[in-house]
Amino acid sequence: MKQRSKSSSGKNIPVVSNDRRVRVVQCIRALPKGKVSSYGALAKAAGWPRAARQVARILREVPGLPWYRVVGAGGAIKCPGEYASEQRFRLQMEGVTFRGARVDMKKHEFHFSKARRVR
DNA sequence: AGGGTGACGATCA
DNA sequence: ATGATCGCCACCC
Repeated sequence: MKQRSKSSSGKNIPVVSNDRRVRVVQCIRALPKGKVSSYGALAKAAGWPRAARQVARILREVPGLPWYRVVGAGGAIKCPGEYASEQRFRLQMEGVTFRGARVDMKKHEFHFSKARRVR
């Protein structure tokens, strides 16, 4: 369900719709096992550039998402405290390798296709 | 309306 | 590599 923007007069700014959120969620769910993406790249792929922080928020509040497959730019783990180790563990369980403290993006970064995945 | 807050990101010392 | 700063943006008082 999309939230209707207030069309009071002819011209109205498109209020922050849930469409963006939905797309972000879909992108997150599209991440294959063993692959990861960064908050920023994900936001961009979802057609919502510069929304890295919003992606993080969504990751926190929407249950059931493979949240651990989303890392910071360059493969850095950005989760606070205990979640950090859990994330690393889960990723390693999927075969994701690390280079020091960060994910080896060279091998595991997922590249979203520009084409619209209709499904 | 206004200010504080991030599971961010890029840049610079 | 590490920490400080600044730009961004939706939320929550």
